[in-house]
Amino acid sequence: MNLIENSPFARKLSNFVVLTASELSALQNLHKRRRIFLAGRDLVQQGQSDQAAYILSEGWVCSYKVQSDGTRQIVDFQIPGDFLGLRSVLLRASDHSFEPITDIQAVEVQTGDLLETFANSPRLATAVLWAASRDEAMVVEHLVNLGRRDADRRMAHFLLELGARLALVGIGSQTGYDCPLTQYHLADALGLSAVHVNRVLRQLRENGLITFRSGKVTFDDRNRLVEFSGFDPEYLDQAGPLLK
Amino acid sequence: MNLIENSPFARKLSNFVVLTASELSALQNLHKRRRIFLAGRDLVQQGQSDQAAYILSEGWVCSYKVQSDGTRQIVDFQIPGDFLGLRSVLLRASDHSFEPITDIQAVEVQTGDLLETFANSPRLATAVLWAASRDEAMVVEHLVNLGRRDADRRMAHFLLELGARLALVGIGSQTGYDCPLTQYHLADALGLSAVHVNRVLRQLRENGLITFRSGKVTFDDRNRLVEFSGFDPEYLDQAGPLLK
DNA sequence: ATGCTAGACTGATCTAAAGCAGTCTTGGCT
DNA sequence: AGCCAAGACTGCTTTAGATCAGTCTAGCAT
Repeated sequence: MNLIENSPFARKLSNFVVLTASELSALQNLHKRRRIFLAGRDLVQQGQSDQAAYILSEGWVCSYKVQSDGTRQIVDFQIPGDFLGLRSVLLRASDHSFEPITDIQAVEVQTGDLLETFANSPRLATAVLWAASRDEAMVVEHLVNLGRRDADRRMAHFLLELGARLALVGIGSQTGYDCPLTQYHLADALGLSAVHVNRVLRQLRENGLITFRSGKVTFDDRNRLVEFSGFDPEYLDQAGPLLK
Repeated sequence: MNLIENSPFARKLSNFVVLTASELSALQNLHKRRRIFLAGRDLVQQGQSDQAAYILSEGWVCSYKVQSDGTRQIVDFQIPGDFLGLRSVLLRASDHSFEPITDIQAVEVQTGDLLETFANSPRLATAVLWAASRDEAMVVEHLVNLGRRDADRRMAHFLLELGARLALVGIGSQTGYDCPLTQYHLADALGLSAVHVNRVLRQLRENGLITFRSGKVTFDDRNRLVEFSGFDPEYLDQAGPLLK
């Protein structure tokens, strides 16, 4: 059996709200249309409108914008438990594209169902808003990362953040995690060239800070890494559920 | 007399919703506590909690994050009509600081009053959400700016965006606008050194694209500037109010 | 078994932007 | 009138990271 309270989405919301039985069943109700998408085939194209939203239940996705000159900037990665296109459903045509990095499994959510769930369970609505606000805080942190950190620190900070996010939904451990990203993904997210990403990873590895090899990220010296990158998880952490 | 419908805030919301008389008076009701802040004295410090939110009615503000090494990254500028700290009021302790760039005039909004207004006028709530989502789209665009554009294009793009934003609240014109930012502000926002900002501005000026001098930004050749920077206002524009 | 491809990896060269160490200009202060 | 401080501006040197032009390796498809 596949209990809803073990889903990454419920796990994530539990960081903000202690979910009651009826809230869990409201969540269950949203999980009607399971869908599968293949790695590399974009879910949503930049500029498209009338989108559905998705809750990612398995696999990794990235959201990105392409420029006219062909370069792309990855804005964020989505991991299990994350919403895809929440804003574009509620408010406006999507202004970026989503690419599944692995094959993924996602639940399609109709705007109407979502609004109904929110109306019946304001606590759930609050929790989702909280999660959305955390995502926004993350984008801001990426901005700082791009604007004010050199390549090594940028990479270190990014990999630490990813670890912290995965931990929130119960994936990975203190010592590391599995990570399907290629060096090209890292380059597009961190504003570097793929070549330089490779060199940066080597340096971090040689300095005994962190190892990223064949799909596994290992923190070789977590404390020194945190210190080095100036990683402050304050913007991610919730000391515990705020709504009991 | 000082009609509420001429306030930058109302003007901005009008881009999303045609405001009825009762909505205007609801807005009027929010404008109880006018406050003044002096340039350079931070409104809200990073990490502080229990904040009020403000609607900026006059002057410019920037929101920024400081890192442990002292460098700062300006995340966004707020101009008249913008909300300050909406998220921090609704959801969490503020994760960045606000610095008035000029002396400013702002209206303090209590969380309770805001929620009440939203409850009584869902269309206003929608309009505010829309505005918030536009702000988020802007942060994303800044991310692309930092990650994937060189200094010249970055500057050009930024100054064009600012012009478009000011136009939305009825400040400035097609040919340019008044701008109180120093080259240090530009540097902190664009992830450059102040020295380099100076050189970039000179180049843009010498190439006949844009002139920023003694507090005035002038588009010398707007078309070429748009072309050069790859500025696509799609993420800012609303073709007209969506809710009639 | 032999290509073919995606991704990891490397050394050499080039360039955008930083950093340093100033000067020049303007406006406010006493 | 003279001083001071902010901010604008400049030339010179250094450096982080891009770009070019590859090689190497581990799957896969035929």
